[in-house]
Amino acid sequence: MRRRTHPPRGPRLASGTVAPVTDRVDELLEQLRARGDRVTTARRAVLVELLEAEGRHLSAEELVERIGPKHPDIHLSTVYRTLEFLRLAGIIVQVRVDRDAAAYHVADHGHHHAVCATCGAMIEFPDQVLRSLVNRLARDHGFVAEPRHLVIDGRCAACAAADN
Amino acid sequence: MRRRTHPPRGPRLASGTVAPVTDRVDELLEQLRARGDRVTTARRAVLVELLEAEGRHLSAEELVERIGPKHPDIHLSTVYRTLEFLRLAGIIVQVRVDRDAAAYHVADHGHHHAVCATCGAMIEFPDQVLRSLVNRLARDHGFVAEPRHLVIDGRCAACAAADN
DNA sequence: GTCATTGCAAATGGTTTGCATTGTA
DNA sequence: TACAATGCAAACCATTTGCAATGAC
Repeated sequence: MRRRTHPPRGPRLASGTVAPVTDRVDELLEQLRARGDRVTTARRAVLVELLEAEGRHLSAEELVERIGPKHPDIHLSTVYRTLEFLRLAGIIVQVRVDRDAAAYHVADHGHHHAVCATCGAMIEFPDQVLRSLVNRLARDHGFVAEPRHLVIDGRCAACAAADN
Repeated sequence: MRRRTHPPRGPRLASGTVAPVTDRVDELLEQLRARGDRVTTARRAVLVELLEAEGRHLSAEELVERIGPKHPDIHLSTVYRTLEFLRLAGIIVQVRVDRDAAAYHVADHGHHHAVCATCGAMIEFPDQVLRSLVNRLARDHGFVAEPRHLVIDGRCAACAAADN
């Protein structure tokens, strides 16, 4: 609620690629240093993978798998601790669907998910779709909603059409 | 999605109490019989407790504790299976907050929760607060939202005031 | 009588924790 | 150097599952 930054994915380069993930990682790690937190191999590695996933959510397990080749010594429990740390630091967001393993993504752009109860499809929708809900909670209950990640269930267009 | 029933809590009696829980239980069990499903002691017991909790959500563990005195032989695993069965039947709704044990309540009145990230307070709000969100998902994505229970985080009025 | 449901015990699987060691500042 | 962060192994705990016994229709 103090963060007003809304950093774009990064400046586009001629090739159509974006500024190296490393830059963004360094930027985030700098935030940690500024807070007086330590910058470690594990923290950097986790951020690199999350950023390279480009919005795809990754679980702790998936992260160790991806980190493995580069840092075979980074343990699953460390990844869990790192994720919790980054979450508390407000740098990443945790996503829960059902009882599946929690997944994480960088907190850049607020977004939410609608999950199809029939086929499991997940569609993403932006923060602003929640605006009226947020306003109403504020008006009616004085509740200051800060939806970091919300999951709503129902049926995707295809399954709704298929009826059944 | 075929259920259009919106049974009131039960007819008010002169005393201000409502029709006995048993009536409501029988009504629900009748739904099962109609579907060709079996009515068992465990299913009745679980429904009785959920109805007697009057809206308070109960976990599987809490349910066995409450059922214990009357039916010491109803096992935790049976309660889990029963809850899953009733959920699929559309009779109860499962509620998840964080990694806590899942909790359940009868599917009577749709409602949702706003959870305070600071003090943990939960405020309840009715289905209709989600109307514009639901409409928008339908319009923009063809997604037919059927929010059975949604959890949104933020700060309750008190904690928001305390700022910090 | 038949087949779903249950009791029980054991397995699962994601996540957490205790502790000695390592690495950052 | 000092103290936070990590590796590892073991613990946790809600939930699930296999199987034989039981109960509903």
